[in-house]
Amino acid sequence: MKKQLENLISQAITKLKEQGVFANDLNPTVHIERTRDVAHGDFATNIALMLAKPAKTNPRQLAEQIITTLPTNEAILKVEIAGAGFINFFMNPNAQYQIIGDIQAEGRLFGQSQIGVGKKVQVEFVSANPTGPLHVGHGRGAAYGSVVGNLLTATGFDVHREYYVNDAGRQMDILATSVWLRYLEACGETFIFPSNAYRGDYVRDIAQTLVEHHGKNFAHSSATVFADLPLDEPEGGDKEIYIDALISRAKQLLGYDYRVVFDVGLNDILSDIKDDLAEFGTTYDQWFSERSLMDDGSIEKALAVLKSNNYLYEKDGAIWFKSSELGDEKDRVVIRDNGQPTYFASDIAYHWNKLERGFDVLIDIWGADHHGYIPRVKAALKALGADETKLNVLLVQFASLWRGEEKVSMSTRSGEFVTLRELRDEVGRDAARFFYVMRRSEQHMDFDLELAKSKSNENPVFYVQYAHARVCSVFRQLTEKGFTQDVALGMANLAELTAEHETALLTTLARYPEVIERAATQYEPHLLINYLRELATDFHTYYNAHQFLVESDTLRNARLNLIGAVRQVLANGLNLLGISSPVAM
RNA sequence: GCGCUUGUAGCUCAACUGGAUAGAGCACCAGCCUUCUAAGCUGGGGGUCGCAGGUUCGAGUCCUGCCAAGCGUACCA
Repeated sequence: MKKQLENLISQAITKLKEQGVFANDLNPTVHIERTRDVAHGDFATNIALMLAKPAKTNPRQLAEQIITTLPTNEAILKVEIAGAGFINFFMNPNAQYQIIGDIQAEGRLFGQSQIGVGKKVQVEFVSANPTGPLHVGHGRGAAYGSVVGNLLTATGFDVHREYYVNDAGRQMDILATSVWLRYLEACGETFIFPSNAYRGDYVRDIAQTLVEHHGKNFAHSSATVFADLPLDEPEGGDKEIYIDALISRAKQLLGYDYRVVFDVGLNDILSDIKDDLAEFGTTYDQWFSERSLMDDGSIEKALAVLKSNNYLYEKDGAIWFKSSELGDEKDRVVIRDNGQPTYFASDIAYHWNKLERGFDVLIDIWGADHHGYIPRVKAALKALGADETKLNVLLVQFASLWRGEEKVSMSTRSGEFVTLRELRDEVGRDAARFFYVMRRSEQHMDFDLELAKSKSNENPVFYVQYAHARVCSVFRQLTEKGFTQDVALGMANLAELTAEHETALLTTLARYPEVIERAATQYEPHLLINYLRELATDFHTYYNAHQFLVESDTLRNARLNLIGAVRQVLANGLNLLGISSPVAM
């Protein structure tokens, strides 16, 4: 409907151009809006206000000209000029009933569109280091990413969801060493656990499975392990230097077995993450291994291209990338003076790999603390000769976690964190997902755990689900009370739906496809949440104002068709959010 | 210091990307269950859209400068 009106206005403008009212080179974008106030009709456009100046006339006079030139359309009841020069459209009520037929015909597909057909989109999200279970901070990215993926799928895009597994690098070495030290404790050794190692209980669990499968094969005396090491931080040393020394010691003492310990830790945690996300309703098409980029030479290849494009140089024994020439604030190291590639080097190779796979759009969903990283990744793609504009980085804020009045410090290393799994156990998957996606992603979020847990019944997700359950209940009551349903009879008598609440519902239902399109193209799932809350409000209001199961066969069936459509749209929307649509509550 | 993000009701957040009288939910006050689920509905109070300029028919939205908060500013990931 919106698009039809845009077309009509465009036609009118073309005619006015022919009549010489506008210059021919004027190509305004016609913008049709739904009105906020019913007194302003159903739709409005500000086109006359926009064009008054270039046409050298006043807006109201121009609006008049546009209206008289407008092609006739039976869906339009009347057109008015209002305010400074708005053109308001009042639609024919009969045209509004059409939406119920559309919803019935399209069912679960209602609201989907084809705007993305033929475009391959890759969405990479969460990608947390497999050094521990996911915590509540990762939950927002998981919920947001999966809903963005669902929305893009619904609008016709070919969506590929991916998790980048950081299965290489220093953090994983710290984990492997932590596991090994807990393993040594389980073997009876005693020592002070390093301050910078991973202290969570899950590390002990992994060490225990190591004992069960490998006995004391990897055991060494603590005297050997800790011989001639620098001091840890509590003793006045540097915790980073200390842990690095321990990592070297582990590799030296374990030899080839180090890889075994490493992989047991990695696989244990990764499979836990996979289960956790699957239970959260977040699935992936691919788990992409960082280590594979090292093994297959992708990093060397990427660096070789950067070098041949003259973007690398050597300084202080390290290899640097001239990112400052391409919009970054300073140059970045890609190969450390110890010969090891940096995390950034594998990320260059990874993003290049993504583009080589032929995606038209790359969406990276990152925690906002990584924002400083954007310019250097884009610089790298540019330097590789790739199209860096295909990369869209969406930042998800996670400001602060509160437990009542107290701020909770979140650190995977210290083991003091609330896991995503704990959150799901407390508030449930539906409420957790709804809560995470409720706000704009860039918005800082105060996540009060006490509130989310203790007041879960006040969570707005129940309000929306309740509307769905109520419709289902009405249909159950239908047969219990001896009424019959006749869909065709209802369709033939939709004109009986003249109450204010009913026309309001029809308008809201008609907005659904617009909301999906907008939420998808803007990557703003919260728009869908807001919409569903409005639809639920319209329904609850209607429910309280009118009886659906009335004696009149025509009116009853018309109303049943209307609320059936409401149920369908609620279910479709909740489904995109990965939230269930209960038939009873 | 510099960069990114944010600042809207007591609290948590919206506002169709520059439109008409800035809206919801909590919280507070007053009402509604012999009728389809009261996890609901109706009504009420509550605002200098951080501050000051600017752009124009029109600004919460755009530009500039301040103020405040979070994050970043590694040969960590």
